[in-house]
Amino acid sequence: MTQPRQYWLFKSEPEEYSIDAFAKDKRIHWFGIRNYQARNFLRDTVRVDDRVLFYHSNAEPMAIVGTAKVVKSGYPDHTALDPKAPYYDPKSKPDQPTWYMVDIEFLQKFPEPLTRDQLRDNAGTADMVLLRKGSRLSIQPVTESEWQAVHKLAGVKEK
DNA sequence: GCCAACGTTGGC
DNA sequence: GCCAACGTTGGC
Repeated sequence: MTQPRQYWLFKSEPEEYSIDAFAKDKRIHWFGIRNYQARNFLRDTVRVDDRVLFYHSNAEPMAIVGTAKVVKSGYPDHTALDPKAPYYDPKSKPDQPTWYMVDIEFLQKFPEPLTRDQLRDNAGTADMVLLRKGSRLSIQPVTESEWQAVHKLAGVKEK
């Protein structure tokens, strides 16, 4: 029995990690998530072959800039266990890790960033979690129709 | 740079 | 277990 594919939006500050860096790296660990709700998604819900919208936050422009696919589901985020790592968390223990990460692979960079204004002005994307007031979650669920609408807006094919 | 929204911490 | 104080996120 195959599970239906799920869709997500991952936020990244481009000064930290941009779509261009991702396009070069191709396959990366999505680490450093230190929020319990986002952690729960990474640990329990995100699965291999799920699709991801890559979003630039705190940036000019703030926009969905490309896509990725999940290639490894949740496993312990070892950067929480390394005292020298910036994401070190002394509460996380090797035998009982607090934080999780997934691996993702680059799919495509959109020809133009999809800005919040564009997403708001489009019926198919106006209700995205991303656009809700006070929405700070860095791992957000996206519906299949939103995923499709984003590609239509970007003028690209789904991968 | 401001600040609203939200999450976490810690005193009680 | 409550909740005030504090810290962070992230849009504007």
